[in-house]
Amino acid sequence: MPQLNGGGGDELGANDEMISFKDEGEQEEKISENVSAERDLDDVKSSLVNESENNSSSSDSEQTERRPQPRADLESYEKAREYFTEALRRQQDGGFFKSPHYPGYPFLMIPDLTNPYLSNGALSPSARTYLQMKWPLLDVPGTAALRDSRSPTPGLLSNKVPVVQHAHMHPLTPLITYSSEHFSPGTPPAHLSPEILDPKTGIPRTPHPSELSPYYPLSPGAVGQIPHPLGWLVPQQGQPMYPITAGGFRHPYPALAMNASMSSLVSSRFSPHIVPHHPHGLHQTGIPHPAIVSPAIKQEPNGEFSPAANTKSPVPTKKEEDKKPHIKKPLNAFMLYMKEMRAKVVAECTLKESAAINQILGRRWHSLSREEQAKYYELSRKERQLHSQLYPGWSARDNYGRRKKRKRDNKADSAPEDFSARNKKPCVQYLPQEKMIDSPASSHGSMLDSPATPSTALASPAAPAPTHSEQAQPLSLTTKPDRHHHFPLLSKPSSSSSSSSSSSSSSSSQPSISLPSSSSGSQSTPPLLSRPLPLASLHASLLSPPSPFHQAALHSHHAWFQSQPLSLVTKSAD
DNA sequence: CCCCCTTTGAAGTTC
DNA sequence: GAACTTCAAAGGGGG
Repeated sequence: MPQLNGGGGDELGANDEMISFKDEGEQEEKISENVSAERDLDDVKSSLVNESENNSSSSDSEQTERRPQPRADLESYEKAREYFTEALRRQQDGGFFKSPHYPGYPFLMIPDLTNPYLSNGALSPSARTYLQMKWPLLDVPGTAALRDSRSPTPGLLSNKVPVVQHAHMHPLTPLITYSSEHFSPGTPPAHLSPEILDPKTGIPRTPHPSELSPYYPLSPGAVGQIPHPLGWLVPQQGQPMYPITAGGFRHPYPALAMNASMSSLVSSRFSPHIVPHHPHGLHQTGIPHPAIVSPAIKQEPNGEFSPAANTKSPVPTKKEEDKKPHIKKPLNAFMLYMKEMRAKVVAECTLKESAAINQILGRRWHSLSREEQAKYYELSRKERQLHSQLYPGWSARDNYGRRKKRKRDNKADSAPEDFSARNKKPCVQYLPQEKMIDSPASSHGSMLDSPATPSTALASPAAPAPTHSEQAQPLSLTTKPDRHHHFPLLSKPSSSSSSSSSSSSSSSSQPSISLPSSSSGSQSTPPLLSRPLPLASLHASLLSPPSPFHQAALHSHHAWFQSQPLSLVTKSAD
């Protein structure tokens, strides 16, 4: 796939990916079946999943070019994420289906509002880029500007917000998306628009230089050009959907800085602490970024983050630490999925504990079809790309130590897992033990479909094909004990496993499946290997028959999907 | 108030 | 290069 690899070619990926969605039609069938799998969780929950996924976008268009400059605006990234998330939720809530297609990917770009990654809010053009990358789908042609975004035009720039609003967002994009509710899609804000709207998408974009990569239309630079997003964001309605963080706007356009409403959003959405303006740390604007971790974080001694970019002095003092924005890691595919789906799961179940919910989400994740997962992998890949572009010097290592280390080792020793199951909440009934697996047949085409199948593999390049394997997840929330058993360890013992590993294995058997590679090489390969594959998913699917509910949902979903023009995932390959 | 828990994945570190 | 460790999100639970 496209990945970053060399830069250039990302595009490829894009295409591929997109394609896949097309299949969705087919998927329907599959899906339905898939659905069954989910059932386990509860029937209910499952339905949602599909939707969201469908949405996912990935269009791919990412640009390959990576330009390093951006560091400045980190914020946007996170914000964007959140936006997406919210958007999803909203969509889900409300008209999820309503929106029809992706066609242009309406993404809005969120202004830098939040840069997800950065803690502080600066807005960066790049952020936009980032977003776009994330959601490549955006068609905005004009992207190009990215790089220099900084040079914003004064007027336009605003930064950020490119919001492109579109009525429809890309499914995946949800992240970004705004819900239609909040804004009407169609209407572009007058004020915003000075720029040009993309005919296709309707998204405002700047005139793009040819330079810009198609993929990321909104490049940072472009961003600047874009009319002020906020307008969009902040609908008259008052609620700002998107938290724009002030941070987002860099000084250059202070004026834009979020207005109260926006900020409120932000704050609400984002963690509170973030909000506070930082005296020093934050952007000049002082706008806090949601993502930003405030200084509070315990930091480590050195924290410099992006070395490259930052000017910060090498030795960070505490103060500096504070200042330094904590650039968060880009979210991986699963995390993206979690963000999207968490709300649904929570709504469906009574469980509130994140740990329990996450278990459910983990299961669902496994039950997703390959294509679906591929979407997320693709998104995450793009995020990583963006992130790297935005923060060229950043390394995951920069964040090490911020958090206290947890010591999980114990677990292992201590007890063998208590079956007591810590918590279990209601939702979880499902969990039957499934055992089974996987067969691709599982019906849904979930990932599993065919591991071997070339097409599948291709399908999601990004995706990990692996899923198949997963064997075992116990799924049972309640009983977590299994976990170890099932997955003894595969490679990632990590946290939990530490000791557990001992148990290893039992079942696991297949530690890694090797799919033929789905890896496609590229990029992001999915993980297949090291961890056990998610057989669980398979199990799940097998286990439960699809509930009517699901199916219904699926159908609608599918239908919707079919109608949609777009294609997300790559599957094309075939 | 802060860490734990829990999930998967990516990236880092260690051996 | 395999194995292991951290962190990413999230939010109730518990110390």
